[in-house]
Amino acid sequence: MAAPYNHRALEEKWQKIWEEEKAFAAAEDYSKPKYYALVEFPYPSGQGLHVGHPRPYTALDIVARKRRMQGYNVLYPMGWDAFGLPTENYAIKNKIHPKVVTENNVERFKGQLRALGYSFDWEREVNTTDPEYYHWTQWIFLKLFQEGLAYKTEMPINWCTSCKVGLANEEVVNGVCERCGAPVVRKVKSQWMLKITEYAEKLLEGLNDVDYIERVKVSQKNWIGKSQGAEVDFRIAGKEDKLTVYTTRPDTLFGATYMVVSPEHPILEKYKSEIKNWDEIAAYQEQAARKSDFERSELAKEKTGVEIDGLRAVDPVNDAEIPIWVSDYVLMSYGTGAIMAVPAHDTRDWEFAAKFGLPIIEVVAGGEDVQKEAYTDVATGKLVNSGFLDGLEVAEAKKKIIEFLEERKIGKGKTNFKLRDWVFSRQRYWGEPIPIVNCEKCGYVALPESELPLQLPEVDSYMPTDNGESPLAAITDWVNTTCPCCGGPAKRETDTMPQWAGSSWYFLRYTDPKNKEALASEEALKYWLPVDWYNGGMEHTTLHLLYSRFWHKFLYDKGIVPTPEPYQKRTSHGMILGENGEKMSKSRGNVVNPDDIVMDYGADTLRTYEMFIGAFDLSASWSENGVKGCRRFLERVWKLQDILVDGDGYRAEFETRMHQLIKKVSSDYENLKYNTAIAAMMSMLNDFSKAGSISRGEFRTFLILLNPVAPHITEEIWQTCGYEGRVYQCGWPEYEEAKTVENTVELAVQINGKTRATVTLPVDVDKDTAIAAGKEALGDKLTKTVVKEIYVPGRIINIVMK
RNA sequence: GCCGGCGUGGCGGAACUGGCAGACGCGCAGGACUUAAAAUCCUGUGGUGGCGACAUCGUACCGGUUCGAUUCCGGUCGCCGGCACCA
Repeated sequence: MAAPYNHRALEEKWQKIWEEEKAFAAAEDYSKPKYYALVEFPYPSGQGLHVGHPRPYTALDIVARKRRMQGYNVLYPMGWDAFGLPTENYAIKNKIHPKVVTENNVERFKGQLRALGYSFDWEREVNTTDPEYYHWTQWIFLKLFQEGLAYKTEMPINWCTSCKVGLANEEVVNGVCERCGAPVVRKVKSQWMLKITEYAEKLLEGLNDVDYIERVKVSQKNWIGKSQGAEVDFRIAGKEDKLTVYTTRPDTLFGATYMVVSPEHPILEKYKSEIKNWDEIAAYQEQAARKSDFERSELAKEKTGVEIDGLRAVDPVNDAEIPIWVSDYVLMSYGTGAIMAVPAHDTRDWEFAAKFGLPIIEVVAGGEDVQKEAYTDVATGKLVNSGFLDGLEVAEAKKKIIEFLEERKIGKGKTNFKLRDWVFSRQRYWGEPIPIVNCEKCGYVALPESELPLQLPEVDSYMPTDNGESPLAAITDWVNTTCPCCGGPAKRETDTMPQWAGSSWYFLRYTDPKNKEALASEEALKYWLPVDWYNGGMEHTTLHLLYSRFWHKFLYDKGIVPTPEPYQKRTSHGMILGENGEKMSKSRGNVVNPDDIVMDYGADTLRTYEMFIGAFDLSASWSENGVKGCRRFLERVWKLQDILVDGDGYRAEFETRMHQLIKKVSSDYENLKYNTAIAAMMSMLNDFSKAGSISRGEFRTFLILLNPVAPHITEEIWQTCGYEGRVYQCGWPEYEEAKTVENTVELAVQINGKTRATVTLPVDVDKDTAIAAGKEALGDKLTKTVVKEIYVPGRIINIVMK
């Protein structure tokens, strides 16, 4: 009888051994085939590890361990995305330096991750708050600055009233702060911006060359928001000026019955004196400016607006004079801030026209009455009331009108993106300092590379200020400096970088984490990139993933990284919910602490359970009984030691099953199907239990297959049973395709598609024999005239009767 | 509104390329062991009818294609995710 399964002692034992043996260090031997598996590095929060963390970490740990056994040089690193608001807020509240808070949190996280037995290469650990690390974050920023992709501008930003910090568009969800839920208002501030829009097309196209799960691709596409249309110039009656609009439906130009400009449109200020109802317009402008983004989108249903009295526009194709309105349903930040309104074929224009009694002219026939509803279908319908476009399909009409506009130089084809430039400043302490000084004479000047890293100075208070300045602004002897360019007096930039900065390139640093000369050596980057498999949360699809692709593409264009895309394959895991199916939270009282599970059931059980819980990409509810079931499975594996019999190979009755198992587990591990891999091993275990014996050869393979999921228990059994070496040093088992196929197969015998009997036949039996056997099995159920006989080898026999 | 995905027992979930629906686990019921309980082991477990072999219904709903549909096609309902006065 084997000793009882004591998970605590045994797991600690093996974690220590792996560490001593440096079992999982990635080799710097660049001649071997490599595999780079990456999981999103965590933000080391004060709460410690959540049961959600182990799900992706275990999944890729399985892949990493398997690949190592298959002979790959595997890089599976871990680090800390440690800048960020919660740490700073905690520091403020408890009067502890954020650096110390971070160190403590990292220590705790690391201990928890170690206890789970991950095969991370801890030698390559990175921390975004380490000056040795953010040296290179700042260096990349300088490169962007030098290329004109980082610029400072006065602009209305999303200002979180609670965090007192500017937010990127991506961080505003339904008009409130993504992090704290407080309302977000517009505030004009001078901000550092990154020109991600310059890469919009490349970011979109790059998606064609990578293996991302569909919903990630779709989200990125939606976010980039490419649309194709045209810019068209409308004359302003009696003026030199033109009003340029952007439209995706230039084909409907003949149906434009009015124009709308956004309340912020410069044309208003310019013609102020000629607008007879200026008071009314000004009042509307003020009202629109006061609205927060939230209100502006909440009130989206009801259209408001004012007609400009004194200015009219001229439709360039039919010279019709049409009114110009001001309305906040037109945004200054997209297109040109002005639109031509075609109420017959655009829902928003239709609503507006209906409300204000503006004319609706049909120019695409094929819909219902456009006086009752806008007709927006572009796939069917022919142009009418449109002069030279009459009779054309929408697509043809588009082409033709763009040609027409371009010939007369009154418009051109144009592509637009929804993607906005990235607001890169934060008025906070706990972030990377922006390595720029502002000189009265020279303007914004980059620090020389030799002065990097520009370290965060010590401060007394990390409190953000109400006037929206970073706490750094208060440290005058840090702020006041000399200009690297002219030597004159200058001031340092006091804003810091957003949390997304450090995580935009961390996967590069892992390849060569201690390099002092460069962010990583050329050889290391060339060897390790791209990341072969990157897994992370869906919530990072439009933020982190897009930002890091942008930085990577920029670095690629600068010749710094060798691949145009950073990640070859991207998958996302589902969330782990509480037992009640709701998101885990303290207030709901359904939080499960992974430490408790490791303590009570063991790391191997937690790992097995989280992989068995359900389809990897879907959310799943926690179940304590499910955990117990997995523990029971491991206990039963443990007990196989008691029924071990001699024999290095597979016994005849198990040979096919073993080959099938190797095949299934191997492919399931690579295809996010951990649950079925484990189910297959459970099933196999049941067979051995039933048989009352398992041969040494069978057990050997079984332990190796299970090892990536439950590494501790399998190493322990391996050692106890006297197998040579360690499981992690073994080669991955091979299977023979021919041996995965049974000699005989049980076929369903159907009548008219319904199973009525089964029959066991040799796999390669010919049709006539099979049909004959099938008929015999059916016996007297075969009553009517047979009209058709179907035999699908290995599957079914179907007799069709009438 | 647009774009993606999904809908299978009491529960989590399986099912290759259209070929025996419900693998595996949980739960439940019965049994063994035990003074007893826990743990463990064995048996059963989609619904309905039947002692039974078996019959019949069944993969959200309605319809279609097919010898055969959870799988393909059309429509309806519901859920999840992304985008959203983006012209």
